[in-house]
Amino acid sequence: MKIATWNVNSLKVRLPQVLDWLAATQVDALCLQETKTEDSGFPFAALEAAGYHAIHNGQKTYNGVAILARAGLLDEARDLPDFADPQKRLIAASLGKVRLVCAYMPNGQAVGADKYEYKLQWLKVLAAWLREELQRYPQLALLGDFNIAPDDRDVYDPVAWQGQILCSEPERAAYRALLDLGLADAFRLFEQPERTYSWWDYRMMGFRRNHGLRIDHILLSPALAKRCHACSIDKAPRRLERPSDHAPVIAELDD
DNA sequence: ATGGCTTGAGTGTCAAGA
Repeated sequence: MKIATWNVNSLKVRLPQVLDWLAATQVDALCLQETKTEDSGFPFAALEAAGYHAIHNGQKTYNGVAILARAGLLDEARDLPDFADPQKRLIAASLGKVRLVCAYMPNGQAVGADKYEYKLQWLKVLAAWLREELQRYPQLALLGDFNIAPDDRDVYDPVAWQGQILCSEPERAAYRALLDLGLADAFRLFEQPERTYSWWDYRMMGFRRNHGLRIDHILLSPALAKRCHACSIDKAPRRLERPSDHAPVIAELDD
């Protein structure tokens, strides 16, 4: 079973790339972030024709998350409970016994900004909610754009980024709080090439210079981590014309 | 130099991303 996550930075623009990628990789489930559309603009028909069911929690212009899967998605949930928030950043559903949680975590803008406080609050509420979800769904995967580079090796220039947004200690502590729930970073379960990232700035030839950050992650509960035999970041879509600034992350689980 | 691209909104130019 292959599960994946990809921040597409507008599904309207990236749909052809998503369809090509699904055909090439044949993943069983793909979590999308930044669809940037309401449900009325979501390409359900094109995805069905490609063999994928979809659920979507969308909004106009910003955010928007979806889960695509080859089999039916059951027990759908949207948004964080007990957290009044108009921003559409979370959707979850079950694929068989595997619980998929797709999240687009806030960017935070800058350390100390209002959006930064919102980010930390969002992460705190997420962790509290996940604690309960893990009881209910022992085989749980949290996939998405975390907007956090967990470690200096996930940053192309750790000195320049030290203490900055996406790398600050409170953000990294919030990430570690997710690990403290028992979740494991699928990517770090395996030996990986150095300087592997999942996002590169559009500006200043970020991708060509590999000026990137690893901020997109797949976290697995103990029961799923045991089943995981590979995890990688697929840089191929980032090389295409008009790419998303993020690359997809894939984890492979024993059936 | 807080820039540099890209997107969506909407038709001039700005917010937001990371």
